[in-house]
Amino acid sequence: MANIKEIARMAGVSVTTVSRVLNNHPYVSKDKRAAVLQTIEQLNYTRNMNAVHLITGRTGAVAVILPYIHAFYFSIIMNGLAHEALLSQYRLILCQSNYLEEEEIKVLEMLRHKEIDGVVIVSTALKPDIIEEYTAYGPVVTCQDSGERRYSSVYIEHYAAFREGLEYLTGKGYRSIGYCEGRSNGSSAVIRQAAYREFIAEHKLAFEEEWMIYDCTTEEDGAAAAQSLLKMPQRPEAMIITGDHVAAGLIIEARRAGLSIPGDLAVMGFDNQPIGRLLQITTMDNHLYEMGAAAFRIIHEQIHSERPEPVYRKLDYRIIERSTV
Amino acid sequence: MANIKEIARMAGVSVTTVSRVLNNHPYVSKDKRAAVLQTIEQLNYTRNMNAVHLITGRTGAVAVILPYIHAFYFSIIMNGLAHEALLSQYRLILCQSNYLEEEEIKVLEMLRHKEIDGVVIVSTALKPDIIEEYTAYGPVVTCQDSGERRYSSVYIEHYAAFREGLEYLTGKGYRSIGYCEGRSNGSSAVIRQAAYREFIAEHKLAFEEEWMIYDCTTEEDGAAAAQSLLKMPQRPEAMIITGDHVAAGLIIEARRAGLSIPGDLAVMGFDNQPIGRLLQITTMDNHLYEMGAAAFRIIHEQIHSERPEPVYRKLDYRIIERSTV
DNA sequence: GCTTGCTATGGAATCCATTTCATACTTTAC
DNA sequence: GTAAAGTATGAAATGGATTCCATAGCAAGC
Repeated sequence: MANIKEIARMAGVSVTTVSRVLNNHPYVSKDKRAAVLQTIEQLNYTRNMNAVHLITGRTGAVAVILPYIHAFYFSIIMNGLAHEALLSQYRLILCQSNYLEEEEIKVLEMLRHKEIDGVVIVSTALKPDIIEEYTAYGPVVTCQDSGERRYSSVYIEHYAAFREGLEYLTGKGYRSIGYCEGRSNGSSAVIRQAAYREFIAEHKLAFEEEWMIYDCTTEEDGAAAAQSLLKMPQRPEAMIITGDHVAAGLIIEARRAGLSIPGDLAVMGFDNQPIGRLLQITTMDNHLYEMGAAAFRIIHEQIHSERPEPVYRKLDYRIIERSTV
Repeated sequence: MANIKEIARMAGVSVTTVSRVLNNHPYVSKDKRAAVLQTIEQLNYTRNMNAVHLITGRTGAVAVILPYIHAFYFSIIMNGLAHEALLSQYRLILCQSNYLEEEEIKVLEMLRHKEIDGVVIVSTALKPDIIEEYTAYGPVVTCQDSGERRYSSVYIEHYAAFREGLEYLTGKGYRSIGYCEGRSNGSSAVIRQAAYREFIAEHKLAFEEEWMIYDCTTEEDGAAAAQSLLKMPQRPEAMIITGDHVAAGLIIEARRAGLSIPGDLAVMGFDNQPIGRLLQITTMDNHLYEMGAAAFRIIHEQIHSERPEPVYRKLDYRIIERSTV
């Protein structure tokens, strides 16, 4: 395959001039530019981008760390990221970590190896201290609230959002509220648990330990949760559920068992997913697309800034009132 | 940042020896290896992978072209791809094209620029001839049946699979069958339409043009389709629907309107999605995860083979009988 | 004792583009 | 008329690795 040297030789100019043509530098005469372009055409030449990356120290790529893509929550954030990346002519390298620290570190190492210009961490199993070490090699943005670290974050205030959900439910008169959560030890799950317990205590609401149901990540987990509820001697009047698809599973199963929603059981979901719209689930919209988009915009800005300062961007959220509460 | 030359100087060896240590070449004495490793540790050295990519002509990355990731169909294929990529220590570059030819070409150009080692095209708007041009620069695998082209493919026989679905329905006694499809001009959609029309004609089944409903890609499109069905003077006894989430929308809406499924309307879905399992939708499992996994395995093999021959891998499919037919 | 063959090591070429620096010719400005 | 600014061009240094080739010591084989 032809290289820049050969083009230069054939077009009768210097390598520098060819490079100038390739990069649209103004100081090239019309004739020479034309000669170079013709030779390029003739030899079907293109740059070897690896050489460009080597000498410029930039790759035009950003890696994204998330556990798995086949989950609405992550795929929507990814969608926001991808859309902005497209606009900025950046490439995204997708790394499904499955929460394996080893894999996540491997991605951060890519930053050190100069294979990528930045890293967006959508969700991680890594400790903030480890992530911080890598900020020496390039910008990092997380989609989790990590406090004021040496890397940026775009996050939802899970504590406040969850409280607002609970307040909405109590405002509607419900005095006993259950809770379905995903991974029990996830960083946002821990925050929500605290919000839940504190709110219950403050408002002296009814509470049973079994009303907190963990590891609900699929529609079927929601259906299983409904089954558990049906077997309980004391059932809560309302459920708050992180993820509309889980809420959907619970609602469908509960209805199948003859419960009326919200009459016998009120349900509030999270994430404003399409399935939630279909089932008219009252939900907390936490602007996931915007989260991804904002994360990319921040990392893009930081890549192009001389001395990037970490940014901490808080996203807003809002309740979408439909008919399951 | 330190480079290999500096390491060599500090460790008192040649650059070649450092490279040998880095690449685990056997012909390095114990002492020198130790000295090199210690210097590397001391200077916190890592290779600049761009230099490695330049000289080796490999990048260890494969690009994936798909229209959007926030759709079950694509996210599951991506999951299969990602899982295999992880096993092979390969990186995936995700390109959401939104079916913009311009963006898709850009990705193929990356192959020409040597930025990636291969391309997996999950779904595309490009003509096969254009894709074929790029096979000169590296291996390409599609997840569509493109016939015997100069690039590989992993595909489902949509014609046969769809026919089998129709046969299943007629086997159950249904004599009038409607049809919900996604993008009407999608490559697999076109094949299914043919299968549908031909099957109807062959078996002399009842048919109304309005029983073919297009552009059903979301749950809500399914719900809208249910509304259309309800308004029809002549309603089919069964519906065959490409995508369980669309089928779910249709079922939920139809039940809401008082129809009994399958009594008043039988529904057969596609893709074996979680929501389908929850609603007990009879569906056609077309092994999407396996499709992604196989696509990666093929491209990986071709990257490492001297003279890769295109491979055409046909996947099987099977009906999962549940309770909506 | 001499030929092979293996281990160990380094020099130099190679991959391919960008960019700095040096040079020289034109304009423009005062 | 001369200094300053702008245009046009190329040589050479640079980024940072891998790998071919040459050399040499040493053990085994006959």
